[in-house]
Amino acid sequence: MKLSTKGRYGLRAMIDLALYSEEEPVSIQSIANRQNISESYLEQLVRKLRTEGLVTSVRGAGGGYQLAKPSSEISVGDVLRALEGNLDAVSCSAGSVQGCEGADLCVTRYVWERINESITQAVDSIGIDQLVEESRKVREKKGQLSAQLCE
Amino acid sequence: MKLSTKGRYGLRAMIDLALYSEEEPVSIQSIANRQNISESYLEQLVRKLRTEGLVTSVRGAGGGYQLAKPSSEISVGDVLRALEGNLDAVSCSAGSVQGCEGADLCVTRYVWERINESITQAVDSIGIDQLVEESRKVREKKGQLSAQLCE
DNA sequence: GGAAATCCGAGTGAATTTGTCGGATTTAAA
DNA sequence: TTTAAATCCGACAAATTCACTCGGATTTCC
Repeated sequence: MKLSTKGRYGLRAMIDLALYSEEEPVSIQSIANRQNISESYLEQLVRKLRTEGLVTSVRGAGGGYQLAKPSSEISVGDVLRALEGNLDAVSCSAGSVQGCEGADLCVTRYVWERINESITQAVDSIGIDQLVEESRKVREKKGQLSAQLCE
Repeated sequence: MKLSTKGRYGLRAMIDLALYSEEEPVSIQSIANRQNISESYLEQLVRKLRTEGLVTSVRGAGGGYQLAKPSSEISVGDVLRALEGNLDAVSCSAGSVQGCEGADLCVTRYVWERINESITQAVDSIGIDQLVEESRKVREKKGQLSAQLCE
């Protein structure tokens, strides 16, 4: 029932991009340094974010990544789903009866649906822009160059 | 980000107990048969439920398990936490700074806290008694001996 | 005494996670 | 035109977790 490092690192990378890629693309290396994440692993994740349409890339020297959309149009849910797949804690609530006989007789299903809904609601209601804003506030208060992004 | 079979099977077992253990203890075998779960695996899980104080056991022939409290006093969250451990999707939100430097500078933490809260709220607001009730309704409507508990 | 049950811990195969690595390709700049 | 910086891509590998299984000890009813 844990969110893996994929989602956690990925979200940090997205916030980092929102903060630094406005003018010009940001390289994996610089994200990895700022966020203290393994370069080669992070590259994998950002690649995925690209194929999922959340970031765009510029190849070659001086290249890197940028957000594909304004940060207000990207939710935490978008990022987590891109990297973790379906966020459903239990996925028998899907329409089709796959493997779940007597689905309409199933009682626990009610529980999973409620859990899934509440997770969805939580992650989809937070935009990357909100986190960037939060990060700026913290930065001011602490008078530091950048807010720490941990876990 | 999935709930494992531990939590899923465990919840089914608890509902089963609520339905059948009122008069006398119910054996692992009979739960396993009704719920179509491996006997030896289920035994492990129920053992855990016992050490966590959710069920009581009666040893020896004719023995088995019973709920330790009225089903209205046991929440889905109690059961899942007993078997899965902490349900937090990300557990850096714990008070102590364990491994999470600059915790007060951490922005993503805000996200994890909201996710965790909404999961907690969801699972703690559903009691086993509600599921039993639901199960009885289904049973009536379908005119069957027992409601299917799947996933 | 024997059968039915809980107890207990160790082991195991498969899947998933969390990376690493080597190299191909693209591009800007020297 | 060479070189260096970067994205691309897929394969591999160690470590961990999952989902069980198993053998046996103990307890209790008949």
